Amino acid sequence: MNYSRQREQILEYVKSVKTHPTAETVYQKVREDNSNISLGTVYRNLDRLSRDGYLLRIKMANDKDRFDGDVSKHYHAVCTHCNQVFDIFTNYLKDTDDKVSKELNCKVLSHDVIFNIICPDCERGF
Amino acid sequence: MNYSRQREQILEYVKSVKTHPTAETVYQKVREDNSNISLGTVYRNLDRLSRDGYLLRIKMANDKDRFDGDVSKHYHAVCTHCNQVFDIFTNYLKDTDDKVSKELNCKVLSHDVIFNIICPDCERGF
DNA sequence: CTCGATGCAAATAATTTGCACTGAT
DNA sequence: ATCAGTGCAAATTATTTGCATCGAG
Repeated sequence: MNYSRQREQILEYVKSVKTHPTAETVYQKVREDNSNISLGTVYRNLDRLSRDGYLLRIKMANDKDRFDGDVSKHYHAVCTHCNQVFDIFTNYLKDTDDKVSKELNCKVLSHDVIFNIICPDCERGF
Repeated sequence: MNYSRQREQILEYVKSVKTHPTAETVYQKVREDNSNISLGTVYRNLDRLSRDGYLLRIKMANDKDRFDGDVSKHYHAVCTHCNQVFDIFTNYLKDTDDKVSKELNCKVLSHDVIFNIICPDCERGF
């Protein structure tokens, strides 16, 4: 994989925040430093970086994809009101993949968990 | 909500299968009995029925949405090779929502779990 | 009769892709 | 020099929506 300034900037930005930005947000932010970058390049690199394990792609139920610079095993919580995404580090399920593997008699690669929440800010707003 | 033949047929079909069909598949199947039905109507009704709790909408990571006539609490496994969806009834997490609620100090509505698997058929094919 | 539901087609929106050009090695 | 990566714009694709008409209550 050849070096590219665009890819470096994209990876650096996503790794630097805990906000789980969308591709569009990454585009806007990187553009502040590199006004030439195109949205297509952002999409291409986010896709590549997440498939190569440098980032996590979070597929949202009713919203655009989000990206997470923290590739350690953890879950996510999504506010059903404002769509903000939070990290959940506790209670990671260890032996569950094995149990499911036995139940279905097949290979289990991984699992994802999403908690649907009302975040404190939105709770207050109601 | 007014009665409609289309909605009845859609609900009946999804409830009758364990295949977690896509909107397109539902459209094709219902069309065998009712050749007038339109794809828009299928989308409108699947959306309505799932928001009203008669069906489950499963948002897929890299594929179109699927629908599930079984609205009881359970998880799903998806074959990363053929995209087939399986039900997982064991190991439903009970007190996890409470734990997360305490961790984030917020209201937790529900959670979804998806297991990424290689199904037996695809395993054999490799 | 009234308004919710439909069929059809056009619109939407996120993401992907073709292509000519630029830049890394 | 070669070919991976880019910018741009057009294409793709699932889903949604506007509107005239139809059908349930």
